[in-house]
Amino acid sequence: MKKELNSIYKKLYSFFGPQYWWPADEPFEVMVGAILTQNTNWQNVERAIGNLKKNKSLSPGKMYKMPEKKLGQFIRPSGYYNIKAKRLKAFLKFFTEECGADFRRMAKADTAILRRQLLSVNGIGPETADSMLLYALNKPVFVVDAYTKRILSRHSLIKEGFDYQEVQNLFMQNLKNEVKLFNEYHALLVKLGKDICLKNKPRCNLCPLK
DNA sequence: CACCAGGCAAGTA
DNA sequence: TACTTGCATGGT
Repeated sequence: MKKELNSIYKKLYSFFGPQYWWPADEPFEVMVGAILTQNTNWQNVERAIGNLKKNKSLSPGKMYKMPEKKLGQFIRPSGYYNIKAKRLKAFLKFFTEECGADFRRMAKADTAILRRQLLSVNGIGPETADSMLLYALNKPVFVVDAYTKRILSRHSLIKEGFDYQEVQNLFMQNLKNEVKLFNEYHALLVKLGKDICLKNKPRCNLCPLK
């Protein structure tokens, strides 16, 4: 498995090149984006974040104090805006009250403990937590998403039905635990999923993994 | 018109 | 534990 996973990475990297993730100006924006992108096209997330920026509201202080209703209107284009406003509020409460609204202080915590704390926030599941850890805080944690599972299962490296932890363990036990590698690898899998390995098209003739 | 998008929580059996 | 459903906008 070690060989397969490293080989896939090499093929993806040479085919697509570096992806320069996460597309954001600062760690706080990454964390907000991680919640907004749940089951949602990134283009719509950009609109939502654009609204917050345009109104100078993309800051922990502003978003912590802002009424949930108003926050919901700003992030409307990202979809599920009522539930996402609630989730952002829950995260802002944690970030403000437990981390002093300071990502540097947040990053000092032990990764495993911080991950459990994030998972205990309503609206933050494994992918959202790991995206924050890897892309905002530079922790060596592998992010698994729907594309990752689909691609691995299409190539018979896992069975369908593997859960998040099983897939994450597969990567973390067989790859060098390195931020740069995990960053590019996940981004490349998303790129492959978006461009080629489409949901209702099991055949992907252009697949660079073959 | 149908289907999809960088999930998660809550409800049910 | 293992399924099912609601959440919602905007693009193809």
